[in-house]
Amino acid sequence: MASSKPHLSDQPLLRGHILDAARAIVVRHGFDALSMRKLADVVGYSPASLYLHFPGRDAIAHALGAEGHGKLLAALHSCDSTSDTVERVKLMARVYVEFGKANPAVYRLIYMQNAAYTEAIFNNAATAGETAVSVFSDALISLATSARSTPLSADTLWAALHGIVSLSLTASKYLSAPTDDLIDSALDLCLSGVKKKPVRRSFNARAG
Amino acid sequence: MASSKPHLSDQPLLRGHILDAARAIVVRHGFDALSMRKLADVVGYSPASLYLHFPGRDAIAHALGAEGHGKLLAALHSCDSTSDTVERVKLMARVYVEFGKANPAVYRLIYMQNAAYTEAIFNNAATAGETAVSVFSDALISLATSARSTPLSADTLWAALHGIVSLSLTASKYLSAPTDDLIDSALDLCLSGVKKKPVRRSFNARAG
DNA sequence: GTCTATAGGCTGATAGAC
DNA sequence: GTCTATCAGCCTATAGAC
Repeated sequence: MASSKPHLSDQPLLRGHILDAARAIVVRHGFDALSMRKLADVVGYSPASLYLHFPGRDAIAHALGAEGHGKLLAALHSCDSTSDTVERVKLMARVYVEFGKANPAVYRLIYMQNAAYTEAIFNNAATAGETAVSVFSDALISLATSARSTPLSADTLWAALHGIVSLSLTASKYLSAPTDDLIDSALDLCLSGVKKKPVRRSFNARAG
Repeated sequence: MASSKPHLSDQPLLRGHILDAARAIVVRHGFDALSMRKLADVVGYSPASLYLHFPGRDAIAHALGAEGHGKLLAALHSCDSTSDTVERVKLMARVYVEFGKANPAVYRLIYMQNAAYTEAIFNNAATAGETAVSVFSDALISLATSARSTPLSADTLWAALHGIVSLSLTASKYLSAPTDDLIDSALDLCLSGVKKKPVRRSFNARAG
C-alpha cells in the first residue's frame, strides 16, 4: 500500500487547511451546512480536489470531530496537575462543561449528531481509546483511593455533565439556573458521600 | 382570517394521516429522511397536496414534536396519582427516561435537533407552556412541602435525566452502567438531602 | 494535483389544469 | 382538493483534460 491510496497522509498542510475551513463552516452555519461545494469555495479549491485529500464528506466530519475530541481530552488532562483529588474532579467537571459551551458545534458533532459519528470519532487512533468518561473514571478512582472510599460512578458524573451541556445548547431558554450552579449542584450531590460537609443547595426550584 | 389560510384546521383527519406517515418515516429512517416527496409517497398523495394541509416541512416537524411532547407530559402526569411524594418523583424520573428510550426519534426531535424546533414545540398551544421541567418542579415542590424542606432544583434533576437519555441514544456503547442504575444513582443523589437513608452506590466506576 | 464538466441524484415549493 | 409538471436550486462523487 505505497501509492494506491493517495489521500491518507501525503500533504498534511493541505489537510490542515481543509479542516480549518470545515471547522469555520460548521462553527458558523452548523453541521448540516458542511458540503463539499461550500467547503471547496472557502478553501479555494474545486470540489473535486477535496477528494484527493479526503475520501469523502464523512471522513472530513470524522477528522473534525476527532480533532475536537483530542482537544477536549487535552483540556481534561490539564487538570491532572491539581493534586487535591476532590478539587481535581471539580475542576475537570467545570472544564468539561466549559469546553462544550465554548465549542458547541464540535460538542454536537462528538456527542449529539449520531451514534455512527460518535463511534468513529472515539475510535480515532490518536486518542487510543481514551474518552472523557475514562478520564473521569481515572480521576474518581484517584479520589476514592485518597479518601479510602468506594469509587463513584463515572457514568453518573458524565451523564450529569452531558445533560448540563446539551440542555444549555438546545434548551437554554428553559433552564432557569445558570450552568455554573448546575455544575456545583451536580458535584455537591456526586461528592456528598466523600466530603464531610453537608449538601449545599444554592438555588431553588423554579416557581411552578 | 376566515378562509385566506386553508391549512390550519380544515381536515383534521387528513392531517392525522399525514402525521402518522411522517412519524413512521422519522421513527424508521431518522429525521433527516423526512422529505415532502417521501412523505407524499407514504401517505399516497402528491407532494403538492401536502401543502394544502401544512404550510411546509418545518410545520410538519413541529406538529410531530408537539404531539410527542404532549405524550411525554401525559406520561409524566400519569404519576400524579402516586400519593407518596418521594415515590412520585422517582416514578416520574423513570417514566421520563423510559419515554426517551422508547421514542428515540421523537425525543431527539423535541430536545436534540435544534433550538428553534425545541422552542416551537414548547410554544405549542395545546400544552400551554407546560414542560417536563415544570412538571418536575411541581413534583419537587410537593416533595419539599411534605418533607418540610427546601425544594430541590428541578433543573438539576432534568439535566441529570436528559444526560442519561441522550447518552443512551448516542453513546450507549460507552456507558458501562445500565440506565436503570444511572437513574437510581441520580435519584439517590438528588434525594439524599430528603431521605434519611444513606447514599447507595450500587455499582462501581469502570476500570480504567 | 488541480481543473472543468457532468452524471445522477436529491430537495422545498409553486403554477396552473382539472 | 388533488393532480402533473416544473422551477430553481442543492448534493456527493467521478471522468478525463492538463
